[in-house]
Amino acid sequence: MTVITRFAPSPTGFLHIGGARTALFNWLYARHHGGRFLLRIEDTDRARSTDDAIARILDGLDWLGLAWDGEAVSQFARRDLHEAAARRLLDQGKAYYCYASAEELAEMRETAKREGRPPRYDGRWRDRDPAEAPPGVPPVVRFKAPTAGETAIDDRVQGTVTVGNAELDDMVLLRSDGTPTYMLSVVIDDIDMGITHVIRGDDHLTNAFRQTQLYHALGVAPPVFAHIPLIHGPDGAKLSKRHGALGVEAYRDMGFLPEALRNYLLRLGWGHGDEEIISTEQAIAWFDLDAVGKAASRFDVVKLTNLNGHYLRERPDRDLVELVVPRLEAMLHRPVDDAGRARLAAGMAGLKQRAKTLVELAGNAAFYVRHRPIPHDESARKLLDPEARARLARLAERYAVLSTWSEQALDAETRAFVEAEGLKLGKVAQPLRAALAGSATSPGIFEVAAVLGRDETLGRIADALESPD
RNA sequence: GUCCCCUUCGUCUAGAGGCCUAGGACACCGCCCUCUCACGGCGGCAACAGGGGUUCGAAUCCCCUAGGGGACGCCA
Repeated sequence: MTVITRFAPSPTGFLHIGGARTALFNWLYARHHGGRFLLRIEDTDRARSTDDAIARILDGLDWLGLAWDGEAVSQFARRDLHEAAARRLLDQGKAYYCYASAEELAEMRETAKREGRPPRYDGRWRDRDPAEAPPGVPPVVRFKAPTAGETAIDDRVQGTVTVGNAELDDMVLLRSDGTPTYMLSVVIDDIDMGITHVIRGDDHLTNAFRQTQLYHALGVAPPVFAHIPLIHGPDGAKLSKRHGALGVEAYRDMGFLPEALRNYLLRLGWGHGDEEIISTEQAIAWFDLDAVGKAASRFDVVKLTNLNGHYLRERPDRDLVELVVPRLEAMLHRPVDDAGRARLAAGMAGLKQRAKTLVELAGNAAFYVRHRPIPHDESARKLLDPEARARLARLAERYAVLSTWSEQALDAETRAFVEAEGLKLGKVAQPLRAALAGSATSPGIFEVAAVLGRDETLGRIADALESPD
């Protein structure tokens, strides 16, 4: 049997981090088994679904590298099929019209709550003669759910979970305007799309009971369910917009790499021994539902950041230049010229091991593309005291006549200089750094000087000499 | 309130009755490397929620308690 999974977001916002992980698990499971990973947009709530949200979700999946098979399915477009299924259930006596008003429903919930019972629809139209229907009231169609016994689901993550049928009420299949509800649509779509494994957040666990009953009524075997635990915020509660529930594009903007986010999300709730750095190929080979934990986990951006630093260092310098140029241009409000690009390429190896995000990388790289005179920050100004400037002036004289301009040559020349002056290397290297990079930290200073070239290096030193700031 | 689920270092996790003096990773703290900052290396701090069983033996099995989470829509 071919494994077919699906990711079924509702397009009411961005692709948030929990949805991203659900998509990742579905994608991995399908890839692991050589199956198919489908995408279905659950846009049956017309009031809340937007095209913009659909675009953002597709973008997010695309950025994360989670390609789906075939065309994305619109659930709304399939509404006639859903309605037809409800009609069949009606014909078979497995569903019925209910005329209860919103007020009646609210009252039911109120009294049930007061009496310590779960807030449920009481089934008042379940066996009532439709002839008694109040005139002019459009009915909803409800599922005639079993009232006795229990329903069990055999969940690949949660194990066997059982609930008494008395706990579940008769869910609405068709709204009073005739449109199908989510509960009906998912089941019909999952059947029609041949979904074999439903992997989703465990906030859907109770839905699985109702859906299982529907499958039985439809005479179809339910798919394998796997309800994965939710991701919590730092406070231990379900991620919400209030804290950290950002769209994946927000993480992209913060300078995270998709492979880092994928690795991080994979390790959230799933493990493979002591493995921490897991390539996508390994993930596909190793991923299994049985290793998914049952407890919710907290989203830790610090660990994500660490992982991102790792993947940043693994990226080829070329990639990083392309990723960082647009950020630099936005930051400096100026295009990065060819000379700047060349310096970025030459200096990237030294730059990338000092950054954990692309934002940080851009910040650290800015001095390479700035035009003279470059700004000096507080720490740089402090380093450039009168004595240091005097030393730099003498150093510049030697640099001006250096025969070979390379990192090694600069290193040797500078060490010879400090020895002649009876100084420690730091006494010269730090002011030099201040002059060349405009701050107290940078990649190795001889590397920086080599990348900058003789003219730019001497120019920046001269700038630092004439104006201390 | 009702139902369901969960509980190992601060966080993510390893752990399927003896391999556990509970391992790894992030974070944090030292030291080393060193022109700064990083990277890297070495070391340290730090957990089986509590209580009862079962067993020769329990982080692992059972029960209770406590705490946490999720679900209870003509939303998905």
